[in-house]
Amino acid sequence: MANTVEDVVSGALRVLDAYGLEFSSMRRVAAELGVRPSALYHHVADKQTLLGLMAARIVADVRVDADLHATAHRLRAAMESVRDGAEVVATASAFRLGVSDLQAALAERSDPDVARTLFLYVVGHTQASQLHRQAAGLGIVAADPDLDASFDRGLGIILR
Amino acid sequence: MANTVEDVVSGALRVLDAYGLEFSSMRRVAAELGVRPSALYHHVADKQTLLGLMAARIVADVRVDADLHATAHRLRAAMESVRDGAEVVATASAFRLGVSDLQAALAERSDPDVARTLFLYVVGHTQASQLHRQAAGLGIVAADPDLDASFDRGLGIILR
DNA sequence: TCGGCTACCTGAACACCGTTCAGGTGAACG
DNA sequence: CGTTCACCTGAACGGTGTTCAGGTAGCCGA
Repeated sequence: MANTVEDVVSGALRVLDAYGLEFSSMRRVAAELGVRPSALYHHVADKQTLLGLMAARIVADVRVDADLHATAHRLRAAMESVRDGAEVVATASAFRLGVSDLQAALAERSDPDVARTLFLYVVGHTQASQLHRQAAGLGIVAADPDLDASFDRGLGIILR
Repeated sequence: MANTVEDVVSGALRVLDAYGLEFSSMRRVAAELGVRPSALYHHVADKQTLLGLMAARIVADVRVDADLHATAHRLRAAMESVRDGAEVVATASAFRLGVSDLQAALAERSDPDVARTLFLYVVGHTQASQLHRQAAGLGIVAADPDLDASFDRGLGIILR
């Protein structure tokens, strides 16, 4: 009992890791916390807000510095560390939730156009990678051993 | 009566334009066609498949040629011509549905890494633009008059 | 002309979903 | 000791995607 917003976000991230985004429902998050679904709405306005908080937590420890190449790799690693992490960040950033600090920090360290292009690329590529690996795990499609290298090459194209 | 798969896709695209992706349900598509929801499953395996077919239709007439800059603009225009079009294409392409032909054509005309980077960028930027405009229309955020120009600048960064 | 096949559809149900709201309960605090 | 407030319950509302047995109309071969 006596959960806080942070507990709710933690629980939601555990559910995400266990079930994937598609099957992450408010009801499951509530069950994970040992609480009725309606209790969640004491901490969070709606599911979208919760997703924003989850995205913020996922990228919270990503250090942004002048080395954009390394920064991009750190962002990717952070999203890869959680199941469907990139999809959560993509959805949330589309709604301008959770990741605006990171985007602002990127825009400060470089040309804003480069920052925007880079961010879209890193999130998009990571999302595609995660989905591809998931599909490969189910035997729907052949595994692609080139994903990591191709990420780096795309980075080179943008940061030349 | 006597609908075909093409009719279903057309109806779904009409619903999409009228209600947006968030409120495009199978039940609404069925209503649009004057049919019970279960009838849709005679034409389409599930909602995800339908989304893939919608994405395919959205990008069907995009000509891919050696001029990657112009091709990117055509792809963007095609997605912009339907409400939430980029989001539909992004979702479908994540599931490897509907747009693989276009991606293959792109990879043929250029370095595959450039093709992949370019595709991720065009879809990602267009999706962000559409969502931003939608949010601006609701007064949630200020309109950004620089969207079109910023798209072009990002293109320049990738295609240099 | 008849029988059967098939494409398309209905009606009803199942098991979920996000969200709201009135009300309860316990601990902290003046 | 009384009150406030954070946290929670229980029940409901109006949706959702999907399945399945069964029906009906038209084409096609015999």
